[in-house]
Amino acid sequence: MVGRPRSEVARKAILRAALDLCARDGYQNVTMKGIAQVAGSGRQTVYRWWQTKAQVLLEALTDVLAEEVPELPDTGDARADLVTFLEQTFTLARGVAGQVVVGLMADAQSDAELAAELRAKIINPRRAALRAVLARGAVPDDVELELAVDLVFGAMWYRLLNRHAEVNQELAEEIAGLLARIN
Amino acid sequence: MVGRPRSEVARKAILRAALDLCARDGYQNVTMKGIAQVAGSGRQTVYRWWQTKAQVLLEALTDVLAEEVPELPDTGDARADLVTFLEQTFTLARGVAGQVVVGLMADAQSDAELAAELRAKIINPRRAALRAVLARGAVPDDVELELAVDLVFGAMWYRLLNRHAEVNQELAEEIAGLLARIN
Amino acid sequence: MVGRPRSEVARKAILRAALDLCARDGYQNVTMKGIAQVAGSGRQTVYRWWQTKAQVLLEALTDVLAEEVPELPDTGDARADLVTFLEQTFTLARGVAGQVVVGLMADAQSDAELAAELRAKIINPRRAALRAVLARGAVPDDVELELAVDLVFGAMWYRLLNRHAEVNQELAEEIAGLLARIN
Amino acid sequence: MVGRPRSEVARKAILRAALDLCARDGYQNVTMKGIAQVAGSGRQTVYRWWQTKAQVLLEALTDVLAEEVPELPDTGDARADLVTFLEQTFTLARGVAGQVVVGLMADAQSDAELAAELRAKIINPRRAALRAVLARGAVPDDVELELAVDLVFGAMWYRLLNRHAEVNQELAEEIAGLLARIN
DNA sequence: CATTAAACGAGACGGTACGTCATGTCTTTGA
DNA sequence: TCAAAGACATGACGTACCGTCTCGTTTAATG
Repeated sequence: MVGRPRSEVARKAILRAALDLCARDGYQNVTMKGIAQVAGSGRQTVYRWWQTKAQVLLEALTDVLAEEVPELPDTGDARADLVTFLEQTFTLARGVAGQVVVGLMADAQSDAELAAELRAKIINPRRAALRAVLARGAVPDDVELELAVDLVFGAMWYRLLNRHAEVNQELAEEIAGLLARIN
Repeated sequence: MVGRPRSEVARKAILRAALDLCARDGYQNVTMKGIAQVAGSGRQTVYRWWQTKAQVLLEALTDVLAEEVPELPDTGDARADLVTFLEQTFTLARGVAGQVVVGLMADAQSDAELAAELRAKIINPRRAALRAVLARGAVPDDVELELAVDLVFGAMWYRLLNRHAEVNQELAEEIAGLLARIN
Repeated sequence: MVGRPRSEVARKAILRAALDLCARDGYQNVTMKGIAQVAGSGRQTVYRWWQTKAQVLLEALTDVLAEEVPELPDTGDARADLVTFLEQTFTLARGVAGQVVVGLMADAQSDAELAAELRAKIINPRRAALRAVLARGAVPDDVELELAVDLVFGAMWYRLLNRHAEVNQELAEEIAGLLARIN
Repeated sequence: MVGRPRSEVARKAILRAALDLCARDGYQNVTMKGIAQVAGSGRQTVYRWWQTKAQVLLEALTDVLAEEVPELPDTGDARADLVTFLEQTFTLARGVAGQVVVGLMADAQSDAELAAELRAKIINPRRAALRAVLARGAVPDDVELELAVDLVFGAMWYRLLNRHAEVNQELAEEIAGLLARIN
């Protein structure tokens, strides 16, 4: 026998509520209780499918990215493609997705399981994408791509976290320009 | 009457306890209650001088760095100096100081005041130091130094947070090598 | 059309489970969820036929008593008959039936409907039986029988609840002895 | 060092709230959460001093009885004293105290510790008092007093629980009358 | 027989009380 | 007047059971 099937309505409402609360109150101030309340669902329904608010937001983020992440640009101009890719990434990072992923990264510092999931579902795919773009000629062939990825996304993360500067098109162009100067 | 003066003993015990707990349980699991308990002080004594655990740990970190941060290397060999500087920085980052600063950065995402203090007391001094080292010839003169700093420290932060790779001497050398290839 | 008829198997399993759980965990710790689980039935099947665990246990108790309650003794010796009747009653009260009826009485304190059903199905029939036994000469004719019933069953209930003394043959004989001294 | 002393205000408010809620909603519907809320105290403050609502109400009841229980009557007329004593007892039993003690007795069925406390603090003192009154001549000297106490208070408890008749002066007089007929 | 409608098991749903924990404030005694 | 101790009001935590609601699966009486 099967029992009542999971309510897709409730699932969507919970993910939606989690994102809304994150946008409204900031990641740290989101609570499981608040998510359930705003979603109009019972607390147990949230806990039945996710262990922590981080799990909820990770799934919410995954869903959002699945919809919003664009195709890799491939115009033949390596440098222009890199700028396009970065600006697309930065646009996402400036929105709720950025807030969520920064919060998740913060929580992941004290939750190894979350850290692994975050890397597997969010971080590594983006790293692979950047690596692919870089490999098309944005840096010389003999440059260690992992290092280049660390430098480029590192700069983005650093600015997202520390907020000492914007993560915008200007940054994308400066990075592409500097990488192009490597001989 | 002037009252009883602030107890330096209590202050030290609290900062020490905060660092110990951070090393033992991780930043997120440190609590004000726990700090007071381990320090053998009253809860109110902690709150009298600091508002949050972040403030406590920020002061503890500041004290630690004041003791442990070495002089800027200046041997005349710009690239070697950069490697030395980075390795010194990375060594600190791999220890408790790294754990603390990552936790503080996480908390700072939802606490603007803490973010400002963190930048002023910890982040910006290190940025200035790296900038100084870079300015001695590790990169061409016309490279925007702020960008270079973002890329270098960004890579460090990215690895500290995401833990996909070590923050060690190899990284220092790879970074210095890549910067040296910019023409 | 009539649909599937009620399953007698499920009904028996549920009443059995309710009694077993009451014996194992005590009345207060019995839950509807637990009853359904132990009975191997769905929760809705329990709720379809009974509103509360009290209703379930009341029916279970009624079934048990229907099987186990013996005939009224009638040997001609009024005092001996009273002792026999009391000892039969006390034996039931010392078993699961006692535990159940005490629990039901407790619940009935905050459930008037249950209280009425409990009186109608369990309490009053036993009162009538005791009254009949007493009326055969165990007390003088001019003694108010309702009062005598209250005193005798009251003592039983008091001991069942408060557990300051056993509800056993000795009690039966002492009661009969004292009633016999009323002139 | 000693710390902040227990707040007598909070203690009184909690006991008061427990009694009020018991009177308003019935014993079974009283919750720890509700008590704290009505008392205007924190939930932890209740749990700090009492483990269960039964403990709270037991202490509340003890306090009430300490104030309201009158002296034992001793006029020289044994039967009149018994009636007076019973009517005083019944008056208490008809009020909130009766509701509380019945609820406590119900809970005590599944909580041995509570049962012991209830006997020690409430039940046994009243038994001793009734015994003293009976010993002054309300029953013949050779009647087993424990049994007489069981019959008299048993009748009261039976009526309190089962509500098939009032617990009033008429009952007091009938009981005294019947006891007087024992030869 | 095939139809059909209600009972069945399973289990998810929105609620709510549970007992615990950390928060930041307060109120004592003692130094 | 500060320090320790610890009680205070508050509110989130994760769990348990409540009573209701879907599901897909029996199971008999009816057409």
